[in-house]
Amino acid sequence: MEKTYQPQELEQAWYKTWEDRGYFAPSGNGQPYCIVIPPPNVTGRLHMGHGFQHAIMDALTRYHRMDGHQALWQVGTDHAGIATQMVVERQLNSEGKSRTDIGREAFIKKVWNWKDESGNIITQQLRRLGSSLDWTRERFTMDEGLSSVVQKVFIDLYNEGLIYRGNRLVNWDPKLLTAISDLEVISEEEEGSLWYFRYPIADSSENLVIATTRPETLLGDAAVAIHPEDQRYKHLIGQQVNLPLCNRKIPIIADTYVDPSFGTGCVKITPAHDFNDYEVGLRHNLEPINIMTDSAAINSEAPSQYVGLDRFLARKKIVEEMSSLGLLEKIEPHRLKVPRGDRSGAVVEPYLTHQWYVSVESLAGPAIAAVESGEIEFVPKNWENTYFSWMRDLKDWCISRQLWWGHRIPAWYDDEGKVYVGDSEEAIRSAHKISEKISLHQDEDVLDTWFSSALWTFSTLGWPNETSFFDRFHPTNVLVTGFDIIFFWVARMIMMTLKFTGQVPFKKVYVTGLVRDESGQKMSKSKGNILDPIDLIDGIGLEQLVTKRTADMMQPKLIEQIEKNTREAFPDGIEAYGTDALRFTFYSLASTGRDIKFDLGRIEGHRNFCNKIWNAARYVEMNTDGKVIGSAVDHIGHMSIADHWIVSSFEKTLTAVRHSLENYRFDSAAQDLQEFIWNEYCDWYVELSKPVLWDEEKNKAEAAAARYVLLTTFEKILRLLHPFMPFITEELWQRSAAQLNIRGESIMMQPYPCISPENLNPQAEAEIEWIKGVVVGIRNIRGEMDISPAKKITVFLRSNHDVDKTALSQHRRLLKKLAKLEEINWLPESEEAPVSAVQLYGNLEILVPMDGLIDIEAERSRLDKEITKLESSAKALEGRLNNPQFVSNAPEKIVEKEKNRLREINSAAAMLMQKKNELDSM
RNA sequence: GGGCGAUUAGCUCAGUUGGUUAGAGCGCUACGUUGACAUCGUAGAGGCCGGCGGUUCGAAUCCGUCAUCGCCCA
Repeated sequence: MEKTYQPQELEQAWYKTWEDRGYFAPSGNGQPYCIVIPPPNVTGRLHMGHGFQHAIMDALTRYHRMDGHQALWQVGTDHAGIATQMVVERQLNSEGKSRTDIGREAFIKKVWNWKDESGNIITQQLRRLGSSLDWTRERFTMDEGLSSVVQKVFIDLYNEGLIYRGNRLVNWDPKLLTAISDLEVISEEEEGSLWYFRYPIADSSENLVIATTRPETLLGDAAVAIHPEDQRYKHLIGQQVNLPLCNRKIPIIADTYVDPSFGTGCVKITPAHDFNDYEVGLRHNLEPINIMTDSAAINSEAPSQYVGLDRFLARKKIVEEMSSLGLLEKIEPHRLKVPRGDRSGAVVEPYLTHQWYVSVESLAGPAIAAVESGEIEFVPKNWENTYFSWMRDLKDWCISRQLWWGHRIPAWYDDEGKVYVGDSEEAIRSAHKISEKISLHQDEDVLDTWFSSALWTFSTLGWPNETSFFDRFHPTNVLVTGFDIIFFWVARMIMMTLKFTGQVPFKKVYVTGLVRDESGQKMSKSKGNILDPIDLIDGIGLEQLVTKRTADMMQPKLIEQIEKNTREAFPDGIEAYGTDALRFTFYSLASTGRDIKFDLGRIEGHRNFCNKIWNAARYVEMNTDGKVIGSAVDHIGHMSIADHWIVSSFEKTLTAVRHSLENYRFDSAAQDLQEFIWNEYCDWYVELSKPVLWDEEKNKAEAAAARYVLLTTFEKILRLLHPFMPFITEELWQRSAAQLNIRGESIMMQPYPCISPENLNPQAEAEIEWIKGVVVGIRNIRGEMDISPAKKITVFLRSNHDVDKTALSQHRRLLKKLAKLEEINWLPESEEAPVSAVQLYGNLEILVPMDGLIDIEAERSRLDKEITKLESSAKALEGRLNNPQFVSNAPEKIVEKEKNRLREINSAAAMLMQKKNELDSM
């Protein structure tokens, strides 16, 4: 074996073996267990969020698979309408063409080609993470099967009246020329202005001053509004103003929406270009006046001098003209939230268009009830509140997008605009008896990608036609996802799945935090702080990393900044840590918080942990290779206290890990595993085994038993650890299994360790505790007294308990080895102790004779420190115990405990005090 | 403005129904080439658990309030 762990050499080979052998498919007759992958964008790349969530899903899947379940992790990808279309459009643009040049059919063909070309990048990357996904069942939202489910669902909902066409405001991206979802709109504060305009009141010489952040929408004003209780303006309600530049009169209305303290307390209402104004307009019967074109230029509803102007040019012109008319009161700097499309960066326009909607009211009720009743549970629980608050204030869902890449809406129009919905033009003609003479044309739009994602759990499992998997695996067990898409995906899945299958899509929703960079910033391409999980696995040089982070950046300023930050954060690039270290880092960070700051220090520590495990395996192999291992019955009578202890301690760890897994506490599972493997198995058990194994001739049976326990415990550790670190455990298990004659080709198909309470051994644990206590006590004196670890010393033990004396006689050999002792002897109480440095373990005095080794002053001050510490806690305890309230109110158990503690502290303090007096009298 | 969440060691985070002498990893200091491992070992330093007030015999933990930060929604 190599002296250090080299992950790169074995990870990909093992993954290929697993996949080739078909281990990822569900097998056996156990209880079905299913997780459905949140579909990544088919042409996308892996990011840290994927890495994190996949680590978790894979641990769950592997755990249940090993535990005897028929485990299915259903894999598939998402067509990501807008993102994918944009990529292909950019390619076209670089050839000097646009999508309209080549037409819809040719364009879609191009997108499919692009998907075929790049669609396996992400799936290959998922493999690198060790994800045990069943690739034989891979699905894609645009597959025939899934597409037909999408179509069926659309038609059924339409026929039931739950899908309708409406004319409302949507978030419109004037660059991409499509409606986009709230999720795709990012509002951030930007510097802007607040313009104060005078609107002349009709039939009066007075003006009303309104404040606006968007002067250009003046052209579409339908009213001016004030707060109904606002004394300043109350008298004007019902009057009119002359809308400047437009030659229109608009009413002054009262609405509580207006904030009297903002601006002048007077706002213009533009129902066609603002979501709030739209609502106000509905309440007051105002006609929305759309003054813009698809690309956000001014349309012909506006006075002719503005028609065709871009919205920002129009803003400038309007401000100038208002100013020259003397109607501009002032301009104030003002910070405001500007909504931008996350793909295009363009300022999103609330825009009045015809779109398709899902009426969600009747779907929401059952979806809320499913969570209220506990049929679906969120983990952590508090996300349920977020879910409820959103579900109780649902708006109808706009599902149409003005794109070409996606599921085309199965609706046809005749020349009069009458709409027919059905499977195909033929089906519609025959159903509605429409003659061939009447021409029909299909709706140009496609469905929101989330529409198909909402059907994901059941469409991927074959519903409605091929239901054998659906029947077996639906509802799925758990959905693992980030809180940022609870609304957009989780809620919609619940609604749609309940509606169509009558089942919940999943029983649990495990909501993960969001992975952020080391300073808590969201990772994003534009910030240039993205970490690629693959780079953490394989490593990357600084120059390459800089190049990668600054690729495709338009602004040179940003490039400079990103380069600087990157060079600061990763002066030596990133080392290759391997998949297992990366995964273990994710687990250790997976607590209940909502932010996960990814810290390179942690992954390094876990890389070291992998190396520790690797070297433990080397030790095990060196000591067991070529030996007969035998079976439990051969050894049970010869097992040492250390053997019993490690078996017991493993049992406790196993129980804790299983418990943590059942509760989705991957952080505590990781912590317990690391603690046990490193601090107990490696630090203590391996050390305790050395005196036995190195002294084999004297006690063959004991050595054989130690070998047996060493190896079998290690093999169990590997299985316990496998869901978290699949690669290293597989590699090492192959060796252990061969030595133990375990039949089976792979650790991933082996049983997860089962709880066996009979392995618990409190007696052995207590004795090992005692040994540790004595050894640590001696090491402590060594450390503090600066005695070289190489120097063998003599130690005395003394106490008034026989158990200590017995323990010493039983464990002398171990103590001598572990504490590097020349001799360790029992000192009867009657005998006077040599001048020593002392350390207490309970009542036991651990005495290291000075013998010129120890500086008296140093020991004196060490004792002083210790005594002060004891005295101050004794004081606190006395105070508590002298308080009659405490004694009468606190449970007896607690009072008893505190009394015992005080006794122990007092006796320890007295003992140390006596030692100190001895030193003083020298 | 409304809602949610956070604030614990230099850093990143745990801390179950109040009983704590507050933990881990990394970092830091000292010492160390002992036959698995320097990607290591041993020992150590380091915390008024954001501030104030309350409930309680007892608060990191429960309640109120303020401060700072973050997210979501207006």
